[in-house]
Amino acid sequence: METLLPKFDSVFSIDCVIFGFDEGELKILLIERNEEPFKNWWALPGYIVEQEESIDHVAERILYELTGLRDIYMDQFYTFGDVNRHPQGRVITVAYYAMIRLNGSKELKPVTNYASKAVWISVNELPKLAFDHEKIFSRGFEKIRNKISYQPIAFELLPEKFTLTQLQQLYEVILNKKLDKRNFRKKMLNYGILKELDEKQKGVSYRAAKLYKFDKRKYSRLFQKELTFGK
Amino acid sequence: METLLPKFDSVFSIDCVIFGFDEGELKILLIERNEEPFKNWWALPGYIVEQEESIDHVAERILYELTGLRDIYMDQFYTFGDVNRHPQGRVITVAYYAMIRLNGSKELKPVTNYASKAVWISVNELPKLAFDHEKIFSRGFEKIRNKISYQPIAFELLPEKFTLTQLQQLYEVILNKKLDKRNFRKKMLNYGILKELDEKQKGVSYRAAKLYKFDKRKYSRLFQKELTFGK
DNA sequence: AATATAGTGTGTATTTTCTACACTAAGTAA
DNA sequence: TTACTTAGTGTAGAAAATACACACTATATT
Repeated sequence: METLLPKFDSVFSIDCVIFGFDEGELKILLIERNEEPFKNWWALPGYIVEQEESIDHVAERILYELTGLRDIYMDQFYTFGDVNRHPQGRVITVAYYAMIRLNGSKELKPVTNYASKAVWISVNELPKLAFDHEKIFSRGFEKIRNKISYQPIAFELLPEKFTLTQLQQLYEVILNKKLDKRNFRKKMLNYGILKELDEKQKGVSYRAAKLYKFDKRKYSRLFQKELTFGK
Repeated sequence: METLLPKFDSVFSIDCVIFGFDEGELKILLIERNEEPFKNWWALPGYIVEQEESIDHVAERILYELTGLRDIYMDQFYTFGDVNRHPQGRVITVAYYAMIRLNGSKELKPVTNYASKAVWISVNELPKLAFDHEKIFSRGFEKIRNKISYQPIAFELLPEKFTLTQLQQLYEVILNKKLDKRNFRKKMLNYGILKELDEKQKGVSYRAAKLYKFDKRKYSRLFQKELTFGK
């Protein structure tokens, strides 16, 4: 397609804040940059948008290249467009967050040319990041913190079968506060989006907890109720 | 600044969904395009992002050029990046919504070169729009509909002094449902973000209503409370 | 076999918020 | 003065949110 539009030396990129929950900690995926600028710095995984690729697709590709996973819960959350955010030119970046189930298996495959490694790092122990990536991370974290309060996105981070205690711990780390066990359970079970299984936790040295599954059908019904104003 | 980044024939633009409330109707500002493509079509006001201008600044400029207003409530809400959304090339657009006080005075000054006119049109009577602007509008409308339910942004659309009935009507058009007068008043007054004035409405042919003002100090306190999860 | 340990699982009373609902008061116009 | 139109108000019942404490169960240790 020939373009009639003005040509700028401008570039779009996508950056991803990829959340995972593991051993009671909320983590994000960071890469170590392989290229200038900020060579050897930690950064959010990101990529330049190719001419013929939709931005959602780029985000999915970044995720796939690093983790081998597809069909992940992702959402665009903000676009950062300050003039000087990239030292080498004008780069506007569209930021996405993603949530993935670590399930114990957290090998990463940085089959990308711009990263020398990729690791999971707890959100409480983040190093300095390249570009304005700290700002991007904060905004993404804030976003999921808000979202979790009115939409059940937490399940995306848990294994398929989980205990209520695990679910509560996840809420606690995201919201950064202690919750009351009884109230939490009552509330969650009342939403009616959990299916109680006949199975129990295994391999623990104490009373095993019941396992639950997330019920997708009921979930979408709840989703619609979101944000009402009464009569 | 010399760039080392790849050069693409890609362009960023900004599009704005500008809301106004007038005579009990929610309206948005549309322009009639002066240029190909979609010449003579209605469209959301928008602009190409210049090389040395931040995206927020472009949005403010669009608003200023059309309305002569500055310091308007604006917020970025989504970035549209499908490959084929612009027939002449790759254009990624960052969409903003804005809310302005019409205050009766709604003259528009399309001092832009890309628009032959600019008008306020009720959201219920929108014509077909250029590009994917209908999609952008819907998403923006949805956004403010959600936001109004947990953040008092409605005041941005009302004159400085307003009656509770006006406020309620605004909620009703945005939420698209009737609300109960007593419950609405109780709730609003309980938030404690309204200041009752000694003045009354003027020029009405029936009992004049009390005027209220929005209390910014208390507002920011409420803002912080937003989204809690109890203990 | 007894015991220590660690986390599971449950109920109730109180407070707060939400909802439904209808009439009187005040001002203007004729 | 009367008719009209909108402003303004209260209460009872239902539902949701909160605060709070103890007994149970599975395992590991001695």
